[in-house]
Amino acid sequence: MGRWEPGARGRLERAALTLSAEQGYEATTVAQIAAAAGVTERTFYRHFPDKVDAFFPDNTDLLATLATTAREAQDDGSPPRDAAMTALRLFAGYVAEEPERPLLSARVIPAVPALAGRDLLRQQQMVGAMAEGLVAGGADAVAARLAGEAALSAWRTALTIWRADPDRVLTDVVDEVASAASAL
Amino acid sequence: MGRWEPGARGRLERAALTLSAEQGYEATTVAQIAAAAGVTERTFYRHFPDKVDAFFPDNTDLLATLATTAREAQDDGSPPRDAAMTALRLFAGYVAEEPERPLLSARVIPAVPALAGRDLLRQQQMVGAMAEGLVAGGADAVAARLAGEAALSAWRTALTIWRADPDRVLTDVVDEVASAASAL
DNA sequence: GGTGGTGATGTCAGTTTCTGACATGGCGCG
DNA sequence: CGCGCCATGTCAGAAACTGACATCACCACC
Repeated sequence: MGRWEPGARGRLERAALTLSAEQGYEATTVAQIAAAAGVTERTFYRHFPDKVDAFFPDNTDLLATLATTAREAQDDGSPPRDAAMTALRLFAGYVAEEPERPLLSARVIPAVPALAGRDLLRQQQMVGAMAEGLVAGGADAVAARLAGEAALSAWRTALTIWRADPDRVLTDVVDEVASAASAL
Repeated sequence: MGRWEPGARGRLERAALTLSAEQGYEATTVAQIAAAAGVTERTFYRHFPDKVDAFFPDNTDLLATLATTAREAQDDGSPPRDAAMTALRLFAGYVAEEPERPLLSARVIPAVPALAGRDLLRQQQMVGAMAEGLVAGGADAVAARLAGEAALSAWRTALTIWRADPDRVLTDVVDEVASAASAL
């Protein structure tokens, strides 16, 4: 693999997020993002099909991992709802690795319909992946979907709680919400 | 109000949908859509902020109507879930007025992430509007949200059933799904 | 019936987004 | 050392959008 300065994709993602947080999404041009990352505008479009995609890191392997994790948890005897929560915890662990990202995203994404829509689409993909894994493990289709939606709902509320108090550990908040949900 | 050939906005919406259904979304240019509607490309952008918006008719008054309808149904004694269903029925009535639209949309929107995302965003706005109306009528916040989500879920399944058999009356299918849901 | 205002549209130039084609340069492998 | 791979650079161009100004139908008012 030839390389000049490795990690161009990551630098582009970070530049897009930070610049948009500072000056707004439509005010920051792709040329700016590329310059901040030390590459050309053309290189940006080799990493991302379009401008909005720079705000949503590739998640194909995440989706696969969610599916297998949910399925394995279910194989170990968990009901679908708990199995989906286990998969969600895994996802929360990934997100918690760089906590600044969700904070910046929360400032940029909701203000831009194109970004907000793509965000919802990704969430639906995650629900679909978890449900798929559960179904592959023998769960009922609608039960699996409901379990996925419940996990997503827990994730959203956990994120909201955490954003109001970012000093807490994100995964702890997720655990808290998850246990509160299973108590219902 | 000065006017040349009235209904430019509607013609643009229809042209965008039919052309995209024929040749695909990215293959149809805004200039094409405008020409098919008998206007200039510039006029297109006076009616819609961007290309994707042409596929989603303005819904600000629909959202307000959903909120008041849900609230009034609740004031008449319906529990939040049924009140949200009543508002949904109203929406179904609007959609049923031109049944070709949802059929074409179903062919175009899911294939294009930008459109699919915007679609989810609109659905969330509808849920928010119904929940808002219910809360204004004194309902609990989470109960109102759940009622809205339940109505949306019923809408989605009703649409799916109807698309498999478009000769049926859409509002009938909605009623059927609604009663099945309330039977749970 | 003229006359002026209003609002939607046309025209045009310019920026930004995105794409295809080709050139370049570092890095691994024989 | 030479060869090829692959990410990147360069350049041209189409398509998406925007601002500024002109135009033209319709409507109100006198």
